[in-house]
Amino acid sequence: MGDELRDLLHSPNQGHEKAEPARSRWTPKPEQILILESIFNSGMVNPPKDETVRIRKLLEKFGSVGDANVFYWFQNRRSRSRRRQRQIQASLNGGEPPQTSGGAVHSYGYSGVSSFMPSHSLFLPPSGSSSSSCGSVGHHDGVDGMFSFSGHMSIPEREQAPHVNSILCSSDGSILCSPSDSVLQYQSVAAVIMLLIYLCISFKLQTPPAWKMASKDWKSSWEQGPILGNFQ
Amino acid sequence: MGDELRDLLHSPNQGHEKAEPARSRWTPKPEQILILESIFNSGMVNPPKDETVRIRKLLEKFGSVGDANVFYWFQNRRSRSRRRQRQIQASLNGGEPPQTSGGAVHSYGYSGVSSFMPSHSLFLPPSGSSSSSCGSVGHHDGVDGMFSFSGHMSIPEREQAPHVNSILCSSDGSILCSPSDSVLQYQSVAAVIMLLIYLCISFKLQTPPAWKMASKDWKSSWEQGPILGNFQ
DNA sequence: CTTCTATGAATGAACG
DNA sequence: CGTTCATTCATAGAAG
Repeated sequence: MGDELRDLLHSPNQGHEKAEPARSRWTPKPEQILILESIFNSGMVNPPKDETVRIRKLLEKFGSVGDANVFYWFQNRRSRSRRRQRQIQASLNGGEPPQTSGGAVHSYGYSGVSSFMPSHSLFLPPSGSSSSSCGSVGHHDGVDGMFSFSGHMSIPEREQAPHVNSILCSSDGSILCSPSDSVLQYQSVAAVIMLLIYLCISFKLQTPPAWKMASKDWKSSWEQGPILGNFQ
Repeated sequence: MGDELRDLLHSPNQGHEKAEPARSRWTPKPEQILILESIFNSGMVNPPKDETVRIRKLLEKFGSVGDANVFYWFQNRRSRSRRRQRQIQASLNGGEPPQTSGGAVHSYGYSGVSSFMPSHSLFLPPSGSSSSSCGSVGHHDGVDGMFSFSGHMSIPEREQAPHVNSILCSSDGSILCSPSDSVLQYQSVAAVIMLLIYLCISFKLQTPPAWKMASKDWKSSWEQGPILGNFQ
């Protein structure tokens, strides 16, 4: 039966265009991934329900998505981020350290500090105010040269803070981020871009967010975790 | 009760199974799912300990399982059932209409599955005597009883069997967007942008610490899963 | 086409 | 009970 449904959804309209959903699993668009990634990196690794809804609304500007998708995304992100972290730790530790010695464990502490970003939803206005007009739907093209970056980022993988501050917090660098983390700055780039986008949108500029990006390369290079650990 | 629970959770049971290499976690067999689902749908959503034991014994005819597994199963079942229901209601009432913007949405299973289940219940015999046989799925082995289908009881909520599809039914998916690839190149314009953003942010975000912590109320945020007619 | 891999979705097992 | 973590299943998309 599920097959029937699937068939129904599949067999027809498979000709052209794009608006027609080929029902299967959600496939986040690059822009959406950027947003999600940014939010995650901003410290909100586990958005509460209301935030999730808002995030979804934001994401919907770039393609259909549901709350569940957002929820799952964060769940998986947290989970995989953590797991990887652990693996790295483990391998770093050596071949096999079955030690139970004093090494207290767990608490994969995200000791990082948040960036200058208020670690909370800066994408999402406080309330369902007028800011993000969800009505805007369906224009994915337009500004074609808003940002142009070249090269690609190759971020190893490190569970650390994005450090947007590395650039922003010039003066005294009160926050963390060592100068050698230059690579990490690329992560910030994306976050910042999203911020810009958000601003454009929320300020009603309604600027059709349209950039382009290599959905291929960047993806692989974006493997890192949250920062967080903040708040209390 | 606490003792009972303790006992349940303490159950070892993880014997050997036919060609089953000791999994880390219990993976209910299709037949088992059917049984559980039936019991649940029959109205027994929260079986007391003694019932749990009986259920477990029944299930063991199809594979090793412990009381704890059964206990957890029902607990999760109740929980997820409820959540789903709330979500549906939420999206119907409060929420905003489904954004059908470009296509529908997400998945999160249970779309049109439901399966062949007798929408009713096949029960546990009054006493822990005869068991039953599920004619549908091939299994052998001496089950000396038969499921008794009985139509009655109240179905706790309005939904269908989810688990069954994992094996018996195919899953269903969601819709999603169309392909739109773009190319973005990264470069060092980042600094400029960041600066810009930073300025904007500085003004805009003087927001108070909102999201306090881990989601305390994610309540329900599943998406509407229009099983059908979900085109725009 | 088949195989592999990243990741969306599901769910068993807890935790508070 | 609601929420969260860990593991597993399933599959879209890339690689061969």
